[in-house]
Amino acid sequence: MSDSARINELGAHAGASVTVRGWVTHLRSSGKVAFIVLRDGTGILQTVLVKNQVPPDVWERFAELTQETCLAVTGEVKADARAPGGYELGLTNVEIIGTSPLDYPIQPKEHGVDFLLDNRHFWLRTPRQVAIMRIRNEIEMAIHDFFYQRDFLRVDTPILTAAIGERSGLFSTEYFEEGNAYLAQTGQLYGEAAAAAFGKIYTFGPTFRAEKSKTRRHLTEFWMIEPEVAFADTHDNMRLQEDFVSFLVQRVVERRKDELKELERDITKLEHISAPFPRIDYTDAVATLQKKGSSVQWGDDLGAEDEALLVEDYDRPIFIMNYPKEAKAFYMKENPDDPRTVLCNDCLAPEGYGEIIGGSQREDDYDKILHRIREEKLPEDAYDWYLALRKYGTFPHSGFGLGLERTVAWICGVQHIRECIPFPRMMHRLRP
RNA sequence: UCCCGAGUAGCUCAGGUGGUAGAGCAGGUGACUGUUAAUCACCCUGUCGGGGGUUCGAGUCCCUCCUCGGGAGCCA
Repeated sequence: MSDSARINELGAHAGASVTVRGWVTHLRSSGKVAFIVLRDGTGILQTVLVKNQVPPDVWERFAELTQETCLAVTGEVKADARAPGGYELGLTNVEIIGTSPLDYPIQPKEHGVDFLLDNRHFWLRTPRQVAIMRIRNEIEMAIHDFFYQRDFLRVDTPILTAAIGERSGLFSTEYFEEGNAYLAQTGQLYGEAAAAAFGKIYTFGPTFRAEKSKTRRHLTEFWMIEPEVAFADTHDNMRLQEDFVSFLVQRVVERRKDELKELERDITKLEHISAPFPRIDYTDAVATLQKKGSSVQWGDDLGAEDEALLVEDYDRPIFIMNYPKEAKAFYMKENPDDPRTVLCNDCLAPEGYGEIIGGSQREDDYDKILHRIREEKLPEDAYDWYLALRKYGTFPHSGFGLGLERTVAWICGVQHIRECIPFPRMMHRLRP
């Protein structure tokens, strides 16, 4: 009787007979020796079938195999330098669990992006995608660890909301007698309410933006992590951000070396990511950009090109802080040192990955935030409960939102965030 | 929404100046006792994105629509 094992555990079974279940990725034969390469989500295993060492019916089963046939194979685990992973299986039995027709779409070769996205349900089986998803999972677990260690409470905020949040596009759906409900673009406003109840909180959930964006940095559905901290000012906020981002990067570098190697990520660019991150005031950034030949004027929001010009001088993420209030959301606190600006910051990742965090100290003055809501012509009645937070025991507080897929893309060094979520939702893609 | 680029075999692509479509991979058959996206021989594969136009003749030139990619804006 053989024990069963997953491929990455086989080293512990050297010399023993083991059963492995997985799917065929490659088949090779040279007459009387055949190789079946399997994957099981933990690794790749080469198995060897020798004609005169197995019963005829087992040998003949090789001819029935196709790519992605699901198998249970049994054999002796042997260390062999010629096998990927260092171990191979000398087969004594091959059992077919599920057959696979010849027209399986993903081949061991280059494919185009559109084709791969149409076949995302199969694309996920490939080694590169497995590596990305394991790193995504590592980052998700590290996020929870980081906040748990700091005694933050995780708060789950609603996905169906009344019109509230950011200015950009909303997805709507009918909601009984209440008119339209909108898919949440942010959990922040609920996070602020929770910060007054629990002190330090974070949200971790999906958010939705009906923006007609077609770039490598945008999804219509993405996951966002939004801490909110009572009694934290904008400087506390940035310190939390740089500690947080550094923690995530170092966790992946420590625990996911194999996956980073699979992705051919240059680890030296990650190893030195640590606090503090450079802080650049918006006003200074504009001056720097003008010196570099940009046409930005004070008051403009910074474009993608401007951001790239600023990041290129640094080997770690940078903060751009205190933007003009016209360029930013209504809930950001006015800067007492320069009332044209607000106490906010973006965090830009290096190597061209751009904005991964937007954060701010929140406006805690009732009259000022009401004034801003009216200035922006936002639906005042939808914000009644949010305004009430400033009426009953208002408190200084700050928070930020980190885009999970953008962070995964940067740490993995992949070009497009569509590879950083299992089933991406984009402007023209709703399936699979 | 705007600006570029692309759409040819199941997949990845090549097809100067218009003359009736081709390569690799995949697939099929066979050979091979250590292969690594195995190798070798032979075989199969097409609504050239849709529609319209110019022409004796259009994958190729013109118009139009659709789809995809990249970027901008917006943002995380």
